[in-house]
Amino acid sequence: MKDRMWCLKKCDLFSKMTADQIQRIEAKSRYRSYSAGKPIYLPSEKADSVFLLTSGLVKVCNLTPEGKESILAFVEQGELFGEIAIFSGETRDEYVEAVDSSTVVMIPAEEMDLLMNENPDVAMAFTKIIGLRRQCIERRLKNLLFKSNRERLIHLLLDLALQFGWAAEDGTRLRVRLSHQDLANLIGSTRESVTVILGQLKSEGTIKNGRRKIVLTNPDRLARSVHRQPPRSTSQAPRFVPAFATG
Amino acid sequence: MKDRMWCLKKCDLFSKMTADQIQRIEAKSRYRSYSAGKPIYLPSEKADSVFLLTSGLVKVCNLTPEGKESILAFVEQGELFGEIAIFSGETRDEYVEAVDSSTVVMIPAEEMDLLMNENPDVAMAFTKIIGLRRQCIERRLKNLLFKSNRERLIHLLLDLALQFGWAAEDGTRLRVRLSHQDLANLIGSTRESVTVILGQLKSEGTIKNGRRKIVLTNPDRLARSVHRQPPRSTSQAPRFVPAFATG
DNA sequence: ATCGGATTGTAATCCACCTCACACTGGTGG
DNA sequence: CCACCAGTGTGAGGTGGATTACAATCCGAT
Repeated sequence: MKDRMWCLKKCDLFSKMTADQIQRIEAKSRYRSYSAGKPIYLPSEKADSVFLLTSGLVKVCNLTPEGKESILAFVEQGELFGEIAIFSGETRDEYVEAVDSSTVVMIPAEEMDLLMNENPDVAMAFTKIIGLRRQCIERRLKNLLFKSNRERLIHLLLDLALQFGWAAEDGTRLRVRLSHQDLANLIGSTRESVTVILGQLKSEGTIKNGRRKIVLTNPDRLARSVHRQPPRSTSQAPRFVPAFATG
Repeated sequence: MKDRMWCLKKCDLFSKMTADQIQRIEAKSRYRSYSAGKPIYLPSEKADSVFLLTSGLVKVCNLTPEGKESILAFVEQGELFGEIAIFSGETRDEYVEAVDSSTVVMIPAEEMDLLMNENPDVAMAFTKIIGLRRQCIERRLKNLLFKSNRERLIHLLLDLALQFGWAAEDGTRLRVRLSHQDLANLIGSTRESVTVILGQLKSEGTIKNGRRKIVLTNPDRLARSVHRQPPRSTSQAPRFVPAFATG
């Protein structure tokens, strides 16, 4: 619906903090690095930290009892994840895995809580982050219910374009490298079906795709085909550096 | 997973307020009543109020372009809805409809915002409400991806039991009256399929059902059949009355 | 360069579920 | 009390998409 929804990185949590507060957070936090494919946290771990991704890319996933992986979200540089930790006493029920090699800041939940108590702006920003994520999920839910595989995939591509779209000469290019299997895991379908549908879309001229690369050459037509507003022009990806990630 | 998830009504937003604050909110808010079936707000309306349901039952829905209604959530007495209004400038993209005749309090978004700024406890409680709802949606998402109609329906019944379950002699009884069509709208299936599956479950002895009435006679077996923790014992529904809804 | 695994392409088969069509039933309002 | 209609039950097709089974191709690592 609105591009705003995807601009989590604009809701800059840390710009609302005083220098003191940033320093304090910095002192209490721990930096960690993970190489591609490594898990950052696992289900049933205690949720006692909020994570800020300072570089790289991670995915938050869920394993069905039958062993299928459903991807709940991708998280980019500059975004938070694992936010439910501030509701003390929870345990993780999803897992997060580094897609590219990534570095994160682990912020203790108590520290975050403290901060929200003493700084209403931070509390508001935090609430907004959770709320926007919720809207994303709701949107995904309604794009899956009653929809065919084709429609689901098209919606997904448009959503990914909003979040990861990169304006190129030949169209809007996704700056994440996703396999057909990944796409299938996002829409609850199978690798083969995704392959076939992408093939159709390519022959219809709305996308170009190579190995783990996708370019939407005609996002407007794609959007119209699923009764959706054509996307606004996609912006160049701005480099985001959190206030205290300079060390 | 956790029962906590469903206890939105326990996250009592208003118990955290001072008498002054409650009075102020009360002064600025407006009461409204809606008879069953009437819309409370519609898509593309301006989202400038948060709603508190003081009595009745409402559902928040979404219409697909093809005219199918998907139900995002039911909201009970004592719960908030339309909370995204506090993110100023949004418009509704879902609609809410009274299921039973209902009365609501409309709280202006600015007022809510002000309150969050001056009272960290309220801010935290509000964040928690949004966060818990988000967890519900995420849970629903993962219960739909890759699952058969049967599994989806069983998960739904167990979820409904957690939210609306009422301990009776013959099992846990749902205190909401849902048609097969409603159930279908919740899992993205069809009325006929739901009818058939409910028939199976009845003959398997895990449920009893009459016209718009459902009793889970064997929730444990149901849960095990979809690899899910058996539900804790369901409580009697506590009557909830928000602090200032006494007028 | 070469090997091996990850990724993609394609096609045949099968089944769960949607669609359509119709009968039945109970409750609700006149 | 009766008529009407929302809600339910059931079955016969049709089909989208899962499953299964292989090739073909690309990329990265040794």
